[in-house]
Amino acid sequence: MSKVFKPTESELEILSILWEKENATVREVHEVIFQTKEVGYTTTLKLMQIMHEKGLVSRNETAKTHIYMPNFDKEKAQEQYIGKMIKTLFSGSTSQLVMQALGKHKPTNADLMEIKNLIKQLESKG
Amino acid sequence: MSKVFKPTESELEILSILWEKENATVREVHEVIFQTKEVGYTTTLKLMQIMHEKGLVSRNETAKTHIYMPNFDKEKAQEQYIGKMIKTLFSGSTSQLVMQALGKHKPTNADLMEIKNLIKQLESKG
DNA sequence: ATAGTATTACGATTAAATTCGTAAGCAATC
DNA sequence: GATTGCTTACGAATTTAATCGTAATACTAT
Repeated sequence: MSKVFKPTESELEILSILWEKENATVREVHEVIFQTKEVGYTTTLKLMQIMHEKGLVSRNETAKTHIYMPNFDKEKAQEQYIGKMIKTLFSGSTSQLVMQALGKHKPTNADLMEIKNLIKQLESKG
Repeated sequence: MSKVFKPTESELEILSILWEKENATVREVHEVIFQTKEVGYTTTLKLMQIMHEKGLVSRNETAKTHIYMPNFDKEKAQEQYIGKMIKTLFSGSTSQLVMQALGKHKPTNADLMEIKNLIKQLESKG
């Protein structure tokens, strides 16, 4: 029944840092956030504590300085956000999303190659 | 300098209905929302009034029953949300987003055709 | 051990989003 | 012209998110 996963803006930002780093302390997370946003250390701390209460992250408390790690797959989040986006912004059309993405954010040639291969696979299965 | 466009969840839902219908009354919007969310009429009304104050929508007030229309392009929103998503959920990789979208939400064969054509275009320009 | 530093915990405040009740206006109908 | 029904306007309450100050605790190095 896979719990609905609905992090806030700030929570998503923190999660994306944790996904990137696999795991991290509050300080490490805060340092990344602080580069783009002048916010106090305790704010980041509090957010991560709340995320822990909510079950969004788990943490290793053996050392004084806790180590946090994400409790959900990045893939799960990706899937959910893409689904929602297709629904509310692309009238339910996946291809519209893909076209818009490719049009506005052009990938490298190698990437295009990969995408072409995936399409071939999908076609052969169709 | 194109104003930053950051509707809330509810506002985005309303906008997507307005984009779909071109324009609509509060009642019409509310009826769509009500199908999935048991919320009072005045709640929807208030939200749309606030959106009007913010300039997210405009409205024709000549008749007693106002007619609302979106004040921003759907495309603008699409671009912005895609960009943000690529950044926070796909480590900046457009092709990852595209692959995930195609993999999980398979488009029709006609859609695949369209996408292939777009890729050809991009390659020839490369 | 003492001083200095970094960490967590916790509470409180602020800010923003959401929700709804009530009143007032207008139009149609009885 | 009273009643009913739908509309907007407005204010207020509630909920949720974000921010930060302060205190307690542990660690480090003198």
